[in-house]
Amino acid sequence: MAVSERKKREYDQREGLIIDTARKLLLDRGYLDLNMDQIAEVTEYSKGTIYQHFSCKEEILVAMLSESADKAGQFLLRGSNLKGKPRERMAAMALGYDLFVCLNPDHFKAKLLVQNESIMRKASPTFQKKMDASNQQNMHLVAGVLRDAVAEGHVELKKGITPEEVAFGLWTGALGAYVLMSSEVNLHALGITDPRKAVWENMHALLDGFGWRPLSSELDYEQTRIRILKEVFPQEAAQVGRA
Amino acid sequence: MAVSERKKREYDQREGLIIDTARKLLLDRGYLDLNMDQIAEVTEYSKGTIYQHFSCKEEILVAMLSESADKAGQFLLRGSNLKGKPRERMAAMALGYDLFVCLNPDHFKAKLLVQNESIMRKASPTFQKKMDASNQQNMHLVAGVLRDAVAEGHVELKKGITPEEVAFGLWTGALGAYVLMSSEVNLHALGITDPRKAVWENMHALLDGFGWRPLSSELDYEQTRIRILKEVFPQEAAQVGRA
DNA sequence: CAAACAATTGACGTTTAGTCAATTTTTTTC
DNA sequence: GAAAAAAATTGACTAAACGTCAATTGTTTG
Repeated sequence: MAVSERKKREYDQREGLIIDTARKLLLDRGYLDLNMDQIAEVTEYSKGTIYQHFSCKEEILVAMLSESADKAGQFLLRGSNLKGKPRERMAAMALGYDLFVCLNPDHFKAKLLVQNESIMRKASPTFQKKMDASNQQNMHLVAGVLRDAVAEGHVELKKGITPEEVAFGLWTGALGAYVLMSSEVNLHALGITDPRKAVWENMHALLDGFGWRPLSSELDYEQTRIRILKEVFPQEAAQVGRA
Repeated sequence: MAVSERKKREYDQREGLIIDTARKLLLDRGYLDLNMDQIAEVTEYSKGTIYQHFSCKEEILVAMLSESADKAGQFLLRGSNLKGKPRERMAAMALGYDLFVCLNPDHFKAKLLVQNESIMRKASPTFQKKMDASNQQNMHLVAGVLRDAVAEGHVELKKGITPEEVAFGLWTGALGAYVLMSSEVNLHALGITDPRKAVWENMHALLDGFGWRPLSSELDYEQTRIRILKEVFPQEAAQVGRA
């Protein structure tokens, strides 16, 4: 059945086109002006065909986010493969995520919307499960590096604290920061001139606080940062013009 | 002009009614099912009158958030007035904010939406300025307690790190956590059984990481927590059933 | 009390999500 | 290869909701 295989490919390709178009329109016009007629017009398919792929507007958003969440996972994975101490690998994951966000400005725009339960609930359970699985995978990846550190004796977690809870702390710190950066909050007026740098510093303070060695007083993580960009994300760093 | 004063009072009162109604509908039905006709019906005013107060649906959301943001500021302020060391006062602010979020479940629902630039931009600049001012005030409050700590010699900030950046770290950690808690993410499946506790622990790790004394190894902050609830938020703690 | 002014209303125009009968295209059958 | 069956595509249509504004109701003033 080579024919039906081709059909399937064409179908998937069109789904990608719809998502990409929606992504572009979301960035250009914003959520409130994102509408199905326009998506239909730009993709040059009829509205009915769009609805063949997605049951509602919100489902396109969720699919968009699901796609970019997978991409984000790739950046985390690449970071975790840095040659070095677990804490350096963790730093590489954070830096990778930062690069991902820079390269995919739509990601947080969609995330803010889909985080809203009323929008998320309208999408099909299939997509919801996908998102959950994606979160779980990333959590597992981060907690895994931490477990490596514990195994190698670089850090002892206080009684009652799990690797997942530490991962949660890293997650929430990054999430909150990128939420603020992708929204209309005037960080500059609040005295935050370089939020990316602040996120990096705060992550290291958090890890120092857990006693994860080498502490930032024992290792120059600025050197690590440069090494990460060079060894793991050379192309992406160039793309966003990072030293 | 006693008459016009009364008029003004009635007008303000109605504005409050509209906001409260919208808040209730947002919690009950969610954003997508929140509509102006229903707000008009429930408040028993006509749609035209609602539009006398707010230029669009999104402006009601922003007003809702602005109101609860002020309330949140009160909790922070009360926390900052705890008798004790600066770091304890900081902990009291965090705990106060946590209680506020528990008591105002609509706050983060609205915040997630208003954080979206397309929704925020539709509201009038007046409200946008209000939100900025509110954020600035809170940032100032948090940074102020940190400055006290620096003045009293409890912490030395590394060169190049400002109190605002540390405040930013506390802010983003809390923001990200409450975003996740107020959304559909299944934290339990991710191994986070008590997110509030995790937020508390992570905050202390962050402050430990900055070297803010007394470190959590030097002082039993669980005792501080109990004291804060007793001395600063006795009523609120009882309301949410916190020990 | 009447005229001017202000506040309130809800019917109406417009936009857009989502549906579905009609049409076109593709596949199967003989 | 033609005809019939199945599948895919379309866009006119319905319903819902936003936001407007002319008409109406209520209030103040001279």
